[in-house]
Amino acid sequence: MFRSTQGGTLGLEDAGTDVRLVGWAHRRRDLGGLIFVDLRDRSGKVQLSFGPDWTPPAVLLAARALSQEDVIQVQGLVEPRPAGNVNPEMATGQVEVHVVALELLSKSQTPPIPVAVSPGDELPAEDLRLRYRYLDLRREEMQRNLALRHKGAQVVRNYLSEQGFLEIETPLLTRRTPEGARDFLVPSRVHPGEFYALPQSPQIYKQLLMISGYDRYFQIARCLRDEDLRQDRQLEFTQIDAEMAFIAEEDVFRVGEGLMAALWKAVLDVELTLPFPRLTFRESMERYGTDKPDLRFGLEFQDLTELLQQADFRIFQDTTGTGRRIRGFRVPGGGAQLSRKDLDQLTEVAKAAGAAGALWVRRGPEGLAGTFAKGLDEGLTQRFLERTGLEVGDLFVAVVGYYRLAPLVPESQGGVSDAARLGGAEAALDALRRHLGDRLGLRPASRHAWAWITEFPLFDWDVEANRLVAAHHPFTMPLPADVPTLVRFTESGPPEGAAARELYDAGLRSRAYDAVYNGMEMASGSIRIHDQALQRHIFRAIGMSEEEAEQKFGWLLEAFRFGAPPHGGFAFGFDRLIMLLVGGQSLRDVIAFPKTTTARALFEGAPAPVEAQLLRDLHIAVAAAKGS
RNA sequence: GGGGCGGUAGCUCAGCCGGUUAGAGUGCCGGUCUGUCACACCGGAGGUCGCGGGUUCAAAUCCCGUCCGCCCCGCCA
Repeated sequence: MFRSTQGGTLGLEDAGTDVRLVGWAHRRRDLGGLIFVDLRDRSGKVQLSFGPDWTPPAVLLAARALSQEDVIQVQGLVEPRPAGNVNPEMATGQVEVHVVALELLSKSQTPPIPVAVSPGDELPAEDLRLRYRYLDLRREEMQRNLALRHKGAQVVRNYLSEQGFLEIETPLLTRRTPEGARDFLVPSRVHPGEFYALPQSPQIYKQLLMISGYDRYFQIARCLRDEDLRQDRQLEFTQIDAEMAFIAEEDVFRVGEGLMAALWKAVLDVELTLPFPRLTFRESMERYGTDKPDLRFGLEFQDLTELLQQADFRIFQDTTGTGRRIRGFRVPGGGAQLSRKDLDQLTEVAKAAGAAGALWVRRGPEGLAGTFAKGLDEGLTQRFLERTGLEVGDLFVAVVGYYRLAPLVPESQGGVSDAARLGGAEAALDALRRHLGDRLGLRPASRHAWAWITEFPLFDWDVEANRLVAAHHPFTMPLPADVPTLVRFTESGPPEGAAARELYDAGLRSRAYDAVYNGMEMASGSIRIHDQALQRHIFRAIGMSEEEAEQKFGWLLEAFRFGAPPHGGFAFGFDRLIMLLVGGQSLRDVIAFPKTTTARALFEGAPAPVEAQLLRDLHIAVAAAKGS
């Protein structure tokens, strides 16, 4: 037996027991006569105490020669620390182990990056942390993160299992799905010139499982997308993927929010309020200017176009007949709390988000002051105050521009191009809202504002290709109320040119939804189409011929002909959830072996060139390799 | 594909409007020390200033290129 117990678990109740421990020498404090060594294992740290009264001379010598990260085995007596020498900072600080025997199991060179870092110390550069990942992962913070990740996975498995879900694995080597992200390809040796693709998600398989009658499926699934990386994006990431049959949105939401509540309870001991609020996409865009609103605070938007067009203020007047809108929000107390410098900064924030600027007024004891205050006469000021509820000390911030869901004004009648209109002024107003939320301390980490955003648009308009595309994916069920419109446009084949555009402008809604937490998208999903006739209309709408649909999705479409149940599901970003739960900033801190922002693995050195013979076996010729 | 920031001792950083021998903290090595816990104190070693080229009497410092890392835009149904 290497050890009788784990050092990090020791406490006063173990005093007097003889223990054998193994672990890493964390820090050594050599006082001459006495030597203290902190022994670290996964359970934590405990102080080893070497002294001439209880430690044999040879062992004292050996202890003196220990250096950091040596792997050792010790035997000794757990003793309460002498009065005045208790360390309250340490979980095991009441006790220490009086060592009588020491064995060096494995000597360590001086580590290139420190494992024993103190709070407040700068961590080594990230490339070094990744290059020596096995050392970085020894740090208590990383061990805590990965342990918490494990716990999260356990909660997910337990909760969904209790809800009747079966965990079923799906292939990693699969067929490329057109559309969506770039695929990772794997060449087939057996079939020259043909390729597998690594899955972007188990989407197709989970639908097949529904057709197969596994009416509640889940998987903690690895997903792979060959896109550029970000702080919150890795090439391979993990989703909690689930799908249910014979359900509607509310069933999916109940499972999803129940799962999150279980996670938050188990990990943070926080009781989430259920059910999560539901907000349609339209409501969310109108009230918060985004499809992922931070609902920890208000500052909801108001549309004041018609009112403010009457002001003697050029920017407002010029919106008449253009389709540009004047929207903004009241910031309670913002006028009193924000300095002139803060207010000037608002324009920078708006410009960074693509707007021409930000306009504001604040209400002081003597009335309104600010960028458009002079344009409001007495009567208009009165109506403005009534509409906005602006009180003394409050601020009102506005952005003028094209809002995505505003009534359309065609280009021929003074409106603007799609490029400008689809850009949306709500992005700027949203940026201002979040900026002011930060500035006024309205976004505390201790608040947990979840919501489901529903009725996402069924179609997007591809400005470059000038055509209609599926917003979520082409298997997303339209909202029943909008199906007649869809059918009308697609009865006699794909809508061409202007008709396609008209179909987009009709603003069809889908049964797709997202789960949003504190302004971050955490999950998305949809109710899928199980009716073949309806599916045909969707393909037509996005200009996909029956042959093309057959060629791209034939294997799935065929399955739908043999009795497909109504179904739908969700996928939560597992890495992101864990990142939030540990309070981290980077996905790399909750993934054991992540890639860098240039998609490299620094420890093992991937990607890397391979031998020419391997390429020949795979029927691959490299067109231009770097450095060759 | 584009933009920004960074790369100096094992690690974290200072030095950078050109000019003596490139510094600090920490780690490492040696020494003193019986209650430390980021032990303390004394001494010491440690540098391809990412790499390549250029300007200059002189380059860590200025210019060009390149590699690597981080952040952002594009991209990510």
